[in-house]
Amino acid sequence: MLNQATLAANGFSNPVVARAGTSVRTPASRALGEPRGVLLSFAANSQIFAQGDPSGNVYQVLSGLVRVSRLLADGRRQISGFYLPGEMFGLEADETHQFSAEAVVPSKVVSFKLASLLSLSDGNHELARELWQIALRSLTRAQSHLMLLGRRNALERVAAFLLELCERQGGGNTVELPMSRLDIADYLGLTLETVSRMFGELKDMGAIALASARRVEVLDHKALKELIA
Amino acid sequence: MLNQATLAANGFSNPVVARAGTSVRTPASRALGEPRGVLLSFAANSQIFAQGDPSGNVYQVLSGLVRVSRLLADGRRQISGFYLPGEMFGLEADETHQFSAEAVVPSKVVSFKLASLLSLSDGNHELARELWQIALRSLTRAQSHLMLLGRRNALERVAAFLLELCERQGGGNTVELPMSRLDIADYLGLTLETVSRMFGELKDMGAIALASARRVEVLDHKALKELIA
DNA sequence: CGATAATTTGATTTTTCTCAAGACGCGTGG
DNA sequence: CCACGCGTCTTGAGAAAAATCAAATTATCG
Repeated sequence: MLNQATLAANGFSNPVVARAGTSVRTPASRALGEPRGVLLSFAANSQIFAQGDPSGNVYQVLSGLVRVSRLLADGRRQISGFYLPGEMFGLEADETHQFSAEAVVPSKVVSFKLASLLSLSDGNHELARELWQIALRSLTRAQSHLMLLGRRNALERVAAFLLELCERQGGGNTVELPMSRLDIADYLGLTLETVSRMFGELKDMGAIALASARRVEVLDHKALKELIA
Repeated sequence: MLNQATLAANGFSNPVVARAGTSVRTPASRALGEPRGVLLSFAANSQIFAQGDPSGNVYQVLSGLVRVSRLLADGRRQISGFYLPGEMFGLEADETHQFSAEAVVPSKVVSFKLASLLSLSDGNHELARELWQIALRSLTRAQSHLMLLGRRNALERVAAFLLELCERQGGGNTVELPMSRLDIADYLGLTLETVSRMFGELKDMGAIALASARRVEVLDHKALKELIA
């Protein structure tokens, strides 16, 4: 559960009441920036919320990278999403979280109480519209993830993953991978070995080059796109 | 595209302006029943909307069964969901549908213009809350589907599918399968042969019996649940 | 610089798909 | 009412994809 005690136990700075949105320029933050949020800092691999924690907050990443995942009884893990600066996560229907969220690398996050946002949105069309967009974006993302897992082979999954990340990082030719091969594997429903082999295959095809294991140069954007056509 | 012409071409009765919700008793319909919706009837396998159609409506199933799916370029199909009477579908973020919807069996559906519902919800807290719930339920559903596809083997997927359907049909021991093995396969990211084999395996385990190919008796609910624990 | 974790690569096994054939069920027309 | 035809489902055998097990290599962090 996310509270002062767990934060202190993990050696984090205490949460600070802050106006969110001043340092972020996403469409979401413009509307959400008005209400007060709580600024939180997390070390790499530390927990933001756990399965079973009471839900009711939505979060915006300020810096770093967040992964949202669910653990099965036997230890298998499914990552439902990675969240980059500016992106929102944590919205769930249930009263308790069905997923957990962790910082992949040291990260800063603003937390908003959903109930407050919803009641504020009564007299604030812009905020209401923004909340609706957050929900719809979450839905869209879950659904494109579905399309990836259902009927795609390993090479297509990795290609789609790279393209998606490339897009979300601004569309340049260099893609940073702050997450491990295991994280990628658990997002794509593959093993880390298979992910590694598919990176190798894309390299052999001339579609990408690996500047390092965590930095990909997209050499042939079109080839990647054709894989997921 | 859904319009009078296509409806006529398919030999359906013309849409009729109707008050929805009078014949349906789901929580959703109570709030949504107030605005006017359009009642539509569809023959088995006929299209409700297509990929690329303008989106902007949300639908509630009155009778029958609807499947929402997406076709890949090479013909592979991913079904993103099945919708039973009382359930809502069709909510998408984009201006055009990324998915298509078809009636699996002869079905009746009420269509609501989302923009109308959203503007009505300005002065109607109950409707606003209900729309929010619809979005959250769609999200929840996409996410539990994700959990199924990412890290589950074939037997677990089929078991989870049966349990989910059982639940949604009221929780009795008899589960009706209005959809084909191919439909189930395309929902679970498997082939129809594998689905058939997994039904056989569940039968051999004594977890289910097949009254017919389209009617399953759940003999050992607990065994199924343990598979997806 | 050394220890440890992450990644790559290889060999083998398991799972699922593919291709093929047969059985079953259901509706239609004789 | 029954026989036929067609679509659906089941079952089998072999092929392909990905997982698993194992080892070597490369990065990373004190």
